[in-house]
Amino acid sequence: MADKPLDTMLQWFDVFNEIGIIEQLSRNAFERVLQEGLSLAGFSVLNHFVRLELKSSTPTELASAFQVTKGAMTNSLSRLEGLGFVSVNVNPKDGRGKIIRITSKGIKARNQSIQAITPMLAMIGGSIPGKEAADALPFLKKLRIFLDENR
Amino acid sequence: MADKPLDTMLQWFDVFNEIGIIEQLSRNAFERVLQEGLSLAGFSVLNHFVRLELKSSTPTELASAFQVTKGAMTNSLSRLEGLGFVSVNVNPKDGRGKIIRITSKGIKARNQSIQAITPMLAMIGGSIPGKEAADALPFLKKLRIFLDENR
DNA sequence: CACATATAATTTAACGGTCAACTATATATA
DNA sequence: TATATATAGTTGACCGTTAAATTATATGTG
Repeated sequence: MADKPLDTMLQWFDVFNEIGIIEQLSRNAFERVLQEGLSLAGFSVLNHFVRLELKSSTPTELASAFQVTKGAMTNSLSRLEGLGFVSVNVNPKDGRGKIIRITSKGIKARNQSIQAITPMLAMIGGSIPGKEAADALPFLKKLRIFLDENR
Repeated sequence: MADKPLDTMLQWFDVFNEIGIIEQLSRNAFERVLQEGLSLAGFSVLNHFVRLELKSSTPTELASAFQVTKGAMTNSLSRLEGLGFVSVNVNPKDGRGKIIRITSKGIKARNQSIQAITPMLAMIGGSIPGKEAADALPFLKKLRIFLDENR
């Protein structure tokens, strides 16, 4: 059997196409159940603090953790600060830097968001076996790492 | 062994997180190699016309094909029209509708884009076995369909 | 036929993202 | 110490997206 480079290429196209659509649809689904003012980007930051039990972080660290530019993180953090979900302080040890902390209000908002999201994930889990997700996850991680390392 | 609903939920979280990052990174990688002025959204529309050998389509049809709002498609199409890659005409049979056609310039731009993108896909294919993509694709399709049907 | 309703497309406001230019502060080095 | 370079963060221009309001045209029905 001969190689089929074209087919293989088209297949990768399909993968990115599906991923693009899933990203859009899932972002919308998440944001529909999140409380007023909290976007998926904002929730992700709050969840990051809680999951990793972070006392504090910096805009640069957060931008790197989420693979977005510092400019994007500046925006997300100002919205979160406006909502009272994080505090922003100048780093006393380094005048260039800022120190970001989640507030108790932010922790509450994160927990409430998890509650709001759970039914949706349960629905998905009821329709698609968790094993299939588990099987796909290593591939997704590999693809993400490749794209990250080769950008 | 007891069920682990929390773990399962977190796993779905991971899936959406990886997909979100892949979407960002791959969009940027694609747009870096596309010619000046042509975005991934624009290329996708051109590619859609060529792949399906469409003589014509409408903004609503295209919006539905790409799962975006008509407003989003209005924007994409005006940029493509500005670049001379599609033509836009009022439907003579229905004064509300428009008829979109790809131009010969648009076809050239699409083919050139494919050429530009190929090395990137080849690189990915050189690093991640095509079989893994093939194995993940049904899962991605299933997830996309679920989200589409339940929005 | 007139009016209500449905459909096609556009527009506007808001958000998230990139990239590039910019400001401010640290740090390294000649 | 003075200057060059590196780093942290912000800003502005632009693109793509959604949601909702708006305009224009078709269509169904009493």
